[in-house]
Amino acid sequence: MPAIPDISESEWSVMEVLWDSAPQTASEVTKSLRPTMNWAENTVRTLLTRLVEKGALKTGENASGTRTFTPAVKREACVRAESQSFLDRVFGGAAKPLLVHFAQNSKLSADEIKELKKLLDQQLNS
Amino acid sequence: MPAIPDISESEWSVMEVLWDSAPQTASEVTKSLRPTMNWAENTVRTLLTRLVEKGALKTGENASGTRTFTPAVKREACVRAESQSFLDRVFGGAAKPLLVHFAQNSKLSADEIKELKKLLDQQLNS
DNA sequence: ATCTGGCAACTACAAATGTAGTGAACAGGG
DNA sequence: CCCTGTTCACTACATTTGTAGTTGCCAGAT
Repeated sequence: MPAIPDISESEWSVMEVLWDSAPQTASEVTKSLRPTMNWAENTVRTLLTRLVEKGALKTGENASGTRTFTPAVKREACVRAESQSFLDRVFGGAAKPLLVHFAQNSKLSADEIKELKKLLDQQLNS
Repeated sequence: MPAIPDISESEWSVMEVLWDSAPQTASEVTKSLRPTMNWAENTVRTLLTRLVEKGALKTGENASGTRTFTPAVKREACVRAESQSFLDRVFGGAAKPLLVHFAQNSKLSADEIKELKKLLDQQLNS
């Protein structure tokens, strides 16, 4: 596995689009982002280029010869990396306080709570 | 309340020291950090100054007239802000997937799991 | 009165980030 | 065949962050 590159906040939005559907050309990505981030196409292109340099994306070509972008790292792996760094930074690496924090500060539905409890039970018996 | 300022990773270490015990002078903070981060005193001073500019710290004076630093924002509030931004960025604002992620990827002790379950139960009846 | 060590205030400077603009090149419409 | 819009590859530039160095000043030790 390639080491997970550091992905900045803006870059993360770009990755999301591509994790959602790939490959896409620069202008497709721009269009996908348009509703949320109102970025100039060149801004998106810059982010794409940087992500390629970082090894987070690889490029290809579509039928009409236009360059396309595809994630080179799995979303799950990036989430794990980001999560770990967040856990360390803000909660000193202790997962329980983090879980307590989010369990308390989020309005979870009864169903979600049940699912989480079930998940915790599985952890117990393993 | 002052809006919570953006606190970078290095700055966060400094804040931790002061949340832990305040007020402290610049050299005291440096000493407290010495074991973990091996920063030059000037580095710490720069971070302190930036944190004051950002409104995260306020200054005072100790008995001998040396400048001291004290948090101007509560740790809890900063944790909340950071957590929210992390939640939005990495989990698209959805708390459940985040909780699932950390519940699965952390090695929690049986006790911790029980505590969490209890906490979730309380959420259910409220 | 002088030297010295600590503290404060500035200044430095490269890398990363956010956010584009410019110019060249190519391809399809007229 | 030429203009025009799309794509690409560079360049731009202010901020933020990480990590100090430099200099001036003051108070206490000699």
